[in-house]
Amino acid sequence: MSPSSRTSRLARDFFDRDVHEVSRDLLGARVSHDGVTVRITEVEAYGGIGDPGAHAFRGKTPRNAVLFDRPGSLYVYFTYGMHFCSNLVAGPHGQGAAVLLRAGEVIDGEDRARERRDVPGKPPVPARDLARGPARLAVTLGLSRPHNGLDTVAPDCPVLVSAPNGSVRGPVRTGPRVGVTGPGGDGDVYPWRYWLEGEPTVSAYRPGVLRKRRTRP
DNA sequence: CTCCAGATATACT
DNA sequence: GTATATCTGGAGC
Repeated sequence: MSPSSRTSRLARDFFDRDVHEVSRDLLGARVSHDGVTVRITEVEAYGGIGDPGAHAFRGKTPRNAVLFDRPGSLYVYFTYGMHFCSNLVAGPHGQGAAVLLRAGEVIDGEDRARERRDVPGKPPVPARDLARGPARLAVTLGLSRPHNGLDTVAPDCPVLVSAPNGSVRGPVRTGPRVGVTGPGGDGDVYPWRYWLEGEPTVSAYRPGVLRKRRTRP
């Protein structure tokens, strides 16, 4: 491993801060699991209780309980009947705030990633798409239900969240949440999405995604 | 690039 | 019982 790519595991203090600070600082960080390492290029902040878009909006439930665990815990949930997405719990502890890992670049273990992402008989997935999107990122890293609740701060945790020592990071961009009003009410948008400018692994925002009513029988 | 159907755990009435 | 969900892959422009 070259000196420039040397990293260290992130500590509890890193995660036990305001979710927006943690979100920003996770850009450029690495997440490794089971032979694959992804460099994070896009995240979203979820403010926990009081954030209408957050799973923790209405407080603690069996499903979202991990969000109320210690900062640095990994919250993996199942959604849309077929996808897993992964979050890292942020501070303050007990508020249910977390950072959704939305996209990244595979920087190690691409072969292993392809074993999980490529479909036999179909053209290989373009490299930039391997971890572009929260559910794709989870597949690429091999994260699913059993990993929910892992404490990534623990030295023996199989999921390693690390950051380069003294490395430079590109410009950080932020975007507002579209179509969701904050707790303050009308028009109170919350800049919740963070990404690294110019990264090909960051997809264009799909605003509003007006979901059609499910097909009626 | 944009549009759209898919398939199911979870939380709420 | 019903509505919703931190989305993706494929089709069509």
